[in-house]
Amino acid sequence: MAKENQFVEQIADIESDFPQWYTDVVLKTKLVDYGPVKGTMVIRPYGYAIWENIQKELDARFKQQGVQNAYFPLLIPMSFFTKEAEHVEGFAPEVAVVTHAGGEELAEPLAIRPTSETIIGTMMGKWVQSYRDLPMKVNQWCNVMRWEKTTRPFLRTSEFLWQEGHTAHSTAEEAQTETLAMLEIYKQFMENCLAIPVLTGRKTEKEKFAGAVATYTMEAMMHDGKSLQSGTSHYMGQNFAKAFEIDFLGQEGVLEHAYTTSWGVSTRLIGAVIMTHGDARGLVLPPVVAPTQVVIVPIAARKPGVNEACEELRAELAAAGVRVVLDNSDNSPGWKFNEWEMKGVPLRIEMGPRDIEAGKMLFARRDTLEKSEVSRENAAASVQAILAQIQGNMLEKARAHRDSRIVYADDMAGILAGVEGGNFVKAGWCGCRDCEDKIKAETAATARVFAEGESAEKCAVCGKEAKHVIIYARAY
RNA sequence: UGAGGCGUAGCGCAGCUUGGUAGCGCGUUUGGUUAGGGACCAAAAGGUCGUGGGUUCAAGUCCCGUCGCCUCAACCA
Repeated sequence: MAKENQFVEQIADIESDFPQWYTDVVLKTKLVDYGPVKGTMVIRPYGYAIWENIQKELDARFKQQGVQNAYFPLLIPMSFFTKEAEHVEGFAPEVAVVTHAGGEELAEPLAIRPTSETIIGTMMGKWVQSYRDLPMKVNQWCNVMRWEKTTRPFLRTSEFLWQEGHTAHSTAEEAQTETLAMLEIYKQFMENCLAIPVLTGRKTEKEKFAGAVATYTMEAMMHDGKSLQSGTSHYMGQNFAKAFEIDFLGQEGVLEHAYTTSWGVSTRLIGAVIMTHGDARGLVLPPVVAPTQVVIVPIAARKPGVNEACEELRAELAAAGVRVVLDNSDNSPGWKFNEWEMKGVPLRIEMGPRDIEAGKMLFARRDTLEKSEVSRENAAASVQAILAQIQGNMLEKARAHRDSRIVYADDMAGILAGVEGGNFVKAGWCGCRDCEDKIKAETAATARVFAEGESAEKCAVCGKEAKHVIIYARAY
């Protein structure tokens, strides 16, 4: 009990004070630190390593889809933004602008990119001439800046890292197919790599990207039942092609506007991992993206043979491709257990004189906190098997948590009660903007995504005939 | 941007009401004993009290400004 109390002092209670728990965990596990400028974050090595693993997994999938990486400039002439009316309206309030350089005021102010549709559209306009140039698919890994009012590490920062893919196609059908294909790639990545189940589908007009014809989203449920928009894929139709003159000569010799898409996920995904899987002890990281998959804690390390046996095990696992650390520090074993659990390492192996004598090792799983004795032989195979089990179990657990918190409502009171209880609420919607606004005003919940293929009799707000079913939730 | 809270040692905090020698716990350093769930003993180091100005013989404490962080609300990946 005394031990538990000591632990509780370190991070806030996850059930009663989730926001503070989040802040405590990201700082104490050294994922992140605050930058000196408001809303900026320093992504520390432990956090950046997660991002690198995310990048590695996604980048391979993009390339399979025929997307090539490129890099476009950070600075974009302000005039570019005014070319697409909805786009500038949506982004103008949060753009940071460079007005001075070289000791002089610039003739034209330069926007620090909040997103790159305008510059990439401009360049594609230059590069695309013929239907033979299409489809054109580029992606960039970069930073963007959006001057948000309130910020939180990973979830919402002034500057963040992301990838933005941009494609141009000769037909609407092909561009729409691409939009949905990327959404599906994201979904598979979320579930298989981050162990986060997501609901995918279209956003309402009110919630869609500024300048898009249609926005598709992945919504994930966090520990407290709130939703996190984890990634989006937009179908732009010809909106940006018209604004930036992405025109091509078709097979029939007629000049046409291309159809474009864009899609992105950001360092917010790290926040999603933290808030989906975390527990009272801190982080729980999915093995696929965990910077350290296995930590070996020696017991009675000064007894002869212990350190040697642990180092031998470490080398054996490392050689098999496992990301493994041997904690040789002077801290007591109990201290190490708690520390590495807070840091979310999926598997801990304890090895002491007793185990060495018996030819065994002790596995302690982070996801279930269960311990088991395992034969020292074929250690790498045992470790890989249990890591795969942990990965699968984490997804199942997150899915069960989410599914237990999806409820139905047929009126405003039901929606309010549902979201206050930390649920996703499915309800009918007539399709009008007024009803959508009312729900937001009265319940602080927003329409997260259309529930495809479901039907309801009446709109939960006005009682008229329902045209759609919407998933409402409070969101980060 | 609206409401509330907070800035004092690396971290967590007390001290402010009623101005008068800068404190506590954890951590750190050194030496020793330990080790299967945050070990123990002994000694030591560590501070422009966020920052600028004002009041005063005297400011961590009172007054004004300013910067930053956290929470809630409105905007977004």
